[in-house]
Amino acid sequence: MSLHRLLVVEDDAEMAAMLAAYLQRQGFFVTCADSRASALQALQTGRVDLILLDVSLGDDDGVQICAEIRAAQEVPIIMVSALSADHQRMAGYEVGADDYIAKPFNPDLLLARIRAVLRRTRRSASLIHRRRDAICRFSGWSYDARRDEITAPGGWQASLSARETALLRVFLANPLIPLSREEIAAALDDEEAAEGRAIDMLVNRLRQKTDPELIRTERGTGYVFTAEVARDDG
Amino acid sequence: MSLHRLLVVEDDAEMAAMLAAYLQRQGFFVTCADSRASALQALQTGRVDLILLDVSLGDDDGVQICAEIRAAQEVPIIMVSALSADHQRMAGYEVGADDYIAKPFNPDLLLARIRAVLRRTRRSASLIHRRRDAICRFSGWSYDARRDEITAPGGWQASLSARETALLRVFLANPLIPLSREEIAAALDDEEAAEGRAIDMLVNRLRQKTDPELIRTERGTGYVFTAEVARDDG
DNA sequence: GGCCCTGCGTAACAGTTTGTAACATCAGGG
DNA sequence: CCCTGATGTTACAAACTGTTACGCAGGGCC
Repeated sequence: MSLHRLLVVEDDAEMAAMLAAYLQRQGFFVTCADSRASALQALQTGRVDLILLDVSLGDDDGVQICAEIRAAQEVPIIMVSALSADHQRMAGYEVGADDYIAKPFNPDLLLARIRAVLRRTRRSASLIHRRRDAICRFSGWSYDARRDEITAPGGWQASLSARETALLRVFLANPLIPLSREEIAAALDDEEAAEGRAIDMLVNRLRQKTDPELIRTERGTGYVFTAEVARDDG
Repeated sequence: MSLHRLLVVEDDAEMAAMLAAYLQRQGFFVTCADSRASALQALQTGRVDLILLDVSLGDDDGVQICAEIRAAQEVPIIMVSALSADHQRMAGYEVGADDYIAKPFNPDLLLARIRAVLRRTRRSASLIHRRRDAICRFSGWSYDARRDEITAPGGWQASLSARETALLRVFLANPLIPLSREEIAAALDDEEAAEGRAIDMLVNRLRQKTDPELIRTERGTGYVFTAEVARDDG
């Protein structure tokens, strides 16, 4: 069992200290943050396997932070709230939290939930997009994120345009998963692109520069990157 | 938004009926089982996206069933219990349940949890499926789920359309079992397809691309995949 | 067998979706 | 100002898939 890193986002200092102490005793590596800003910084700085996110964070709204993090990363999140009103729980789920727990909670229950979420996500852990990933390999090809270079099986170097690169990254982050044009556009930060056939053309051009087989069409649905992706961390 | 199939495993008939009615109104396709045996049968017969599993099932033990199912399949499971004692919750988690909810529960909360679990599992679902049966062999043919390629006895490669592939997968998952058009349509996640003769045409086209003998017609009933299927987990 | 009815195979067709070439637009650099 | 490359738009061909129509096959009934 590897060491898991938890990020506790909690503005009540005493609560945070208690939690951190308890979780450290249980064998986790715990980082604390007391605001949206410090939470985001912690996420940028180091690896985090799971976030315990307090719903009420003074000025900042936990639900919103949850959505924000989810939009950018795949880190699992457990929401913690002092209010057990159901609509709050709902809000947490809608926004993409992996689980929810109400204060005051039984420490053992918290532990069980953390482990359950970690176990659930571990399976797909290799697919989780990591900031650090420098080189991705997929079916003979490799992509170096640092140099922004793609290398064909034969050693050829193809040069991708900015948008093609962005698209490739989206696919690399979601291998084997069907992506709709809307999802791709959203991932490219360009919702409009889903309107016309810009995505089609993008995919088409990426196909031509790589391997046409790499991206399969799911008629009426979207596209799938058909290769498994292996990552070399820097 | 695709239709999700739920399997409700609950021995209290009244409770089961209520749940089924409620969940059907919410747009789920609900199957019920009242014992370990019927639950396992339901899992064998048709596709199930998520199981609501009662912890106390008369003679059968829900926790044990949960473990049993988990050992064999990747179906997500939500445990339901009348006792909210924490150690029960723990038992559920240890055994591999994806979530836990205590009776009596707020229907909306149940719904939120179902959706949360489905959303969580959706992404990795296709991947897991591909993993599980990477290559199937049947009467000289072989189908590689990863590459989505079908190979004829002679070594020829036939290319199937997306829908034909989906149909083939349904048959591969149910060899030697007569399937009605409704069942096929349901398995294809497209209930409407059972209305007209779309399924007929699908079967027809799959027959033409493979071996006409592979799929036998059961007049007035449906179709049977006539070959045994061997799997190489990849 | 002859008849009829129903269900099925299949060809032809139509609507929709996607591939792709050609063109339009736009920004940046000389 | 033009050239160049990147990117979106358009137009048309090709592929996919459901619908319709027609004919055949199976089975009950006389």
